[in-house]
Amino acid sequence: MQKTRRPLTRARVLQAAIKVADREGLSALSMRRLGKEVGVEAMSLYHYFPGKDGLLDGLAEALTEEIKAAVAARPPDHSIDWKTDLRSRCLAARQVVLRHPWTPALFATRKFVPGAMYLYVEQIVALLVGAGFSYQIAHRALHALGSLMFGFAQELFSPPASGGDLDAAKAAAEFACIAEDLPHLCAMIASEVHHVSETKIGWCDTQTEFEFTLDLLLDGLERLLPGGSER
Amino acid sequence: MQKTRRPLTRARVLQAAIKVADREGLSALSMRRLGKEVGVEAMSLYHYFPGKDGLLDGLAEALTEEIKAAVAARPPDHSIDWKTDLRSRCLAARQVVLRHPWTPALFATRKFVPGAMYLYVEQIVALLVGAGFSYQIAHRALHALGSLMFGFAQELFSPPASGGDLDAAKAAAEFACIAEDLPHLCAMIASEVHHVSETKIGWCDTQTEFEFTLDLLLDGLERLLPGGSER
DNA sequence: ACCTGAACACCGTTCAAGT
DNA sequence: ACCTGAACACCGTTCAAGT
Repeated sequence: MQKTRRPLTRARVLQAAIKVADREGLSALSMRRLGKEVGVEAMSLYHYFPGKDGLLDGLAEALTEEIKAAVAARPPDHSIDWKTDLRSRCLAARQVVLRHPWTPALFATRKFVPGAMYLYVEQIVALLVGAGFSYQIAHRALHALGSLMFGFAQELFSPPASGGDLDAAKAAAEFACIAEDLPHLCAMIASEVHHVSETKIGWCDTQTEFEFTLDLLLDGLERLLPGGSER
Repeated sequence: MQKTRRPLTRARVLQAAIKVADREGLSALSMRRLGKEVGVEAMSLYHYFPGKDGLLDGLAEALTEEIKAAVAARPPDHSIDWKTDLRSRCLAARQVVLRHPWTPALFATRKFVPGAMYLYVEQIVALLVGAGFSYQIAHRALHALGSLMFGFAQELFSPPASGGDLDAAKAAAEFACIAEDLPHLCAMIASEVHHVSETKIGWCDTQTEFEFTLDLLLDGLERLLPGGSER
């Protein structure tokens, strides 16, 4: 069944996994099925991934890379404004998701955001603050667009369900900053952590972000009302 | 292990399934585990559900019912405007999702929208058209809010991936109309089917809805720019 | 280092059998 | 009608063994 006899690679396994998921659905993607796809016993895959869950994490990572590549592959146009730029980024990302319809289901099962997402998001934060947005609005914009693109609910910095507190957020922030060069993202996190500790919000962290997106939508709808505020 | 010895019921099994998913995660919810929870062998569950997939469909249905109930349980206030009404509906629905964090993952794996969702959505359409919105905007508002609430991407009327054409949409429309009393939803579908056949959009149906939501968010963000259009 | 085969515990599902 | 037990094909994962 081996289509190509070049040596097995983490990346090659992930590409095969994408192929299987595209053709037969995410639920058909088993270690044994994937092993067959790359011409190897299922147990051999454990040399490249710590387990099925690790493989799925890698798959989410690969998906994110593909999205990043698709966004970077757009015809460069430095004359466009932030809005059309961000718009075309989202549309390009969506094309990738449409190619792999199981993306939302995969992302929904992952506990953590793929590492490559930080690099992807860095560009968007840079774009937003470059356009004049505050870090706080940039943060909320990220959530608003993230929920549309991938349906997450998932927090970027701090374990979502397992009671991620401020310390965890700080730790994640430091990690992100030393791991790669993410200047804008890093500055945004620092600003937000500071802001949060100041105002001491009692409620869930994501509640604020949720309401922000909700109000963005509701206000936008209101403007479309026949007697609404035209401008 | 049977906690209560009243006769087994579809509803009781579903409640037990919710409990298991809440405590141990959706991935821990197996037929055998669920059987143990209700004090029965796994095979007995096949008398109430056509299979695991059918059980998960039932689970999505039960979740939708819980959301509908939570929305209906809000303190009634007929003096409030459409916007605060819709807002509180969304917040109430979100509370249910927060109680069951596995909801997005479950919905992402379902092929069809739960039947109870139609009744839930009927109320929102009624609210929107009552406020003066056109059926078209109401339809798009549904998608915008739906993507925020549940992350779907999922089409309400027509199989999403399996090439759902206009006939399927019409069939679904008729089904929905005779099945329950959904006057507003029915009128909206009729209006949209007509509109679609008129303009003969060549691209994917959901693309329009996606871009609508995207622009709603981007326009809303633009308004938050320091030098933005205040009003 | 990379891969295998046998083994274990678990899974969804069938079917004939019980009451 | 409702539930069971044995059985089948499949799953993730271990471990000792091969090269």
